[in-house]
Amino acid sequence: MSGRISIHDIAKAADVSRSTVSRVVNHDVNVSATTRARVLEVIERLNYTPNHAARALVKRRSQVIGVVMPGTANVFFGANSYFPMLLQGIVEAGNFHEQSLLLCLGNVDEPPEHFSQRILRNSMGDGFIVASIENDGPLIDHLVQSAPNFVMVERPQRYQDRISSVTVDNVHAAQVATEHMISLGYQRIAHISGHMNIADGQDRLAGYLKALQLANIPYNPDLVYTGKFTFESGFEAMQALLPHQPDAVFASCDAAARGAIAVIQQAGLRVPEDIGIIGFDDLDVATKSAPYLTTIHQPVQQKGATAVELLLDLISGKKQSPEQIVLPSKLVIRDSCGANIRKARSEKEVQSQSVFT
Amino acid sequence: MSGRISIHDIAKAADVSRSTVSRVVNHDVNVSATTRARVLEVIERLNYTPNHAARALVKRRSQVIGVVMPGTANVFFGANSYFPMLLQGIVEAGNFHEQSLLLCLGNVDEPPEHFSQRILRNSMGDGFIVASIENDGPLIDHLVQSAPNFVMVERPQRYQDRISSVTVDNVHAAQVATEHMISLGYQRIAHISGHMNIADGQDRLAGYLKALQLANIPYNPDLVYTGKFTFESGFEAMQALLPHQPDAVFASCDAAARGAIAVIQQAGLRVPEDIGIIGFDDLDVATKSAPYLTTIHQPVQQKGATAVELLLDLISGKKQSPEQIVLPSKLVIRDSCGANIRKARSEKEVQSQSVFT
DNA sequence: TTGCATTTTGGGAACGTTCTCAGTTATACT
DNA sequence: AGTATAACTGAGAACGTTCCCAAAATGCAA
Repeated sequence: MSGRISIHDIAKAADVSRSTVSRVVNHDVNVSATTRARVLEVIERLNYTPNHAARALVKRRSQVIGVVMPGTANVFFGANSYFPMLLQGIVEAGNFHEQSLLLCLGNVDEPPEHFSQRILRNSMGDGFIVASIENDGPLIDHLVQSAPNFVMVERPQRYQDRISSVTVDNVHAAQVATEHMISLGYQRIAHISGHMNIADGQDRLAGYLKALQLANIPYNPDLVYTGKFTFESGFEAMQALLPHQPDAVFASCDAAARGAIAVIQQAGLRVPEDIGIIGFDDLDVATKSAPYLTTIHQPVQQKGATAVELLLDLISGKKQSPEQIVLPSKLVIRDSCGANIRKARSEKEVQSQSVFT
Repeated sequence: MSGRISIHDIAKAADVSRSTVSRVVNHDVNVSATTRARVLEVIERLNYTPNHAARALVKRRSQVIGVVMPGTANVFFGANSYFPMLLQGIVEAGNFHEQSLLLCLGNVDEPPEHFSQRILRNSMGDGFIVASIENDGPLIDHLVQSAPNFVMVERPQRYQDRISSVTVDNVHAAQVATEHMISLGYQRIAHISGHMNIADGQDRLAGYLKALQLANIPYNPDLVYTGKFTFESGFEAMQALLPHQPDAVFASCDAAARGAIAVIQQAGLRVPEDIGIIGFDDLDVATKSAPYLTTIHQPVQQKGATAVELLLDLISGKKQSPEQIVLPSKLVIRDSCGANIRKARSEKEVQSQSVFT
């Protein structure tokens, strides 16, 4: 692409100066209608597109943002539709703002150190969106240290207020989920957690614990299984939890909830009659098979889009300092929690608090 | 990124010329060991990274390749793990060759015309990998017309030999799959096809038909259902096919095969005892649940990697004209076809022919 | 030491834009 | 008609590299 034909050729063919062609291309108002038409005609005829590198060089802005996912494509996109949805949010906002997206994924077995070096050495791009990260990895240190513009789509655990982020209030949402189960009369509520080195996982566990504490329900370690945000992990978790006879399960994502349901049903038990289930995310999997999942809806696509907007504001200097944006989530009551059969409690949506800092 | 510090600053600080710094950065041999060390030290100390735009401008090469997926992220990555694996192949090869990947995805409800305009107007990038495409869409016309370097990871239906591509021999592979079922004694072999406007879908149907013809089995339209390469589509398809009492099904992808199996089992029938199943792809889903799928293995990741290599050869001019590469596939016999219970036929892998043009 | 070949270094131009500023032409008002 | 103002246009420098070519330094043999 970038045919060999340049702004000079257009200028010559249209009998104007480079400056005028540049003005036309950049929609500058100060060019007469006739000239504009002539230039436009030549551009069309010669099929001219501006050279991106030259433009980026002089403007010191590449209109490219990097989307960093420290891991492989199959891991990020294979497990559930969280990352595809997040990416789609980023894509749409990126397209809207005429930004190109540089996809930064890892090789199989690439050491984290090597990955983050590689990302940072790549000088193209005006900033990064970091789409998930193990908080003890080196990437975050390198990012903070070399200080490019970047936004995390997850709560950073360190450097808190020095890092821009877009998240949902996981702690509160998990608390709402757990309290919902408590209010339905469940006594032995288990939790299938996510990764413990990812903030989302930690925070959802914290919310679960907080709800128990407020309800004076003693914490039972046997009812908490550390999982991985996948169907398989939910499956394994439920196999381990079943002997401890939970009467309800709060899963840290919908995929894990489905895994748990598979085990429960294979054991000849019913959801929600024998065991109530509540998930997290409200992605397609929540309503793709029966029973439909009661879950926490989080605005995944909007998270991606908001991250792009924030990053662009940071890049343009419209925002000078890091900002943490927390988007609202909400409880969506469907079939898997047993609300309809346990109580005559009608559908109710509880808005999670929204904090813009 | 791309801190404000440039090659000039390095040159001054190391008391050499720009040229020398450039030589060091680009690993030119003609620089003395002492000078090199001094320059390297300064580069390290000032944390210099070369400006990508400037380099791209003078070298007329951006080291960026676009990965074009005309559709949304959730569609491409949500249905099955084909595209994640393909992408991973592209990523690994891209990383190896120090290429950055520009992800070109569509907006929701974006008209194809608009999408292809958008892709082509983006002058950055030295070439494209087109990862799937409805062959009657405008993108392919626009690509052929404006003639950037590009490689399709699918057989183009038009402009055949003018387009570079990396594919597997779908017709032959589908024929092998169908013949395998025939050889096991199945009489009423159904086919759940993929999209009919995608070459992979067409070709697999063609292979199925060819096998029937060679075996003198009359074609029964009731046994062919036009599907969509998804679990849900396989599910729907099998619901429609079941009344016509097939004794075997060749599904155009593993996900669809799983969908079909779900219907069969819900109907109280067994796989492979009552209905034999053979899939296509051999992705993770083939062996993630029982029965393990007999399927055609295609080297998805390698397809992506090969496409990158081919594209790079095209960009560098090492290859002057379009090239069509066909990678080998092979039949992998597991449990779902019933080979083990129907005949004492031992495991056998049939290599599909490999054609390098 | 000189001369010659070789290694190492530096300077200028070029890549294709944008941007500032000055200059030119058109328009409007007296 | 003359002038002040506005609208439009063009020239030159700059962005940060690479690359070619010439110049300087070094090594080696005589």
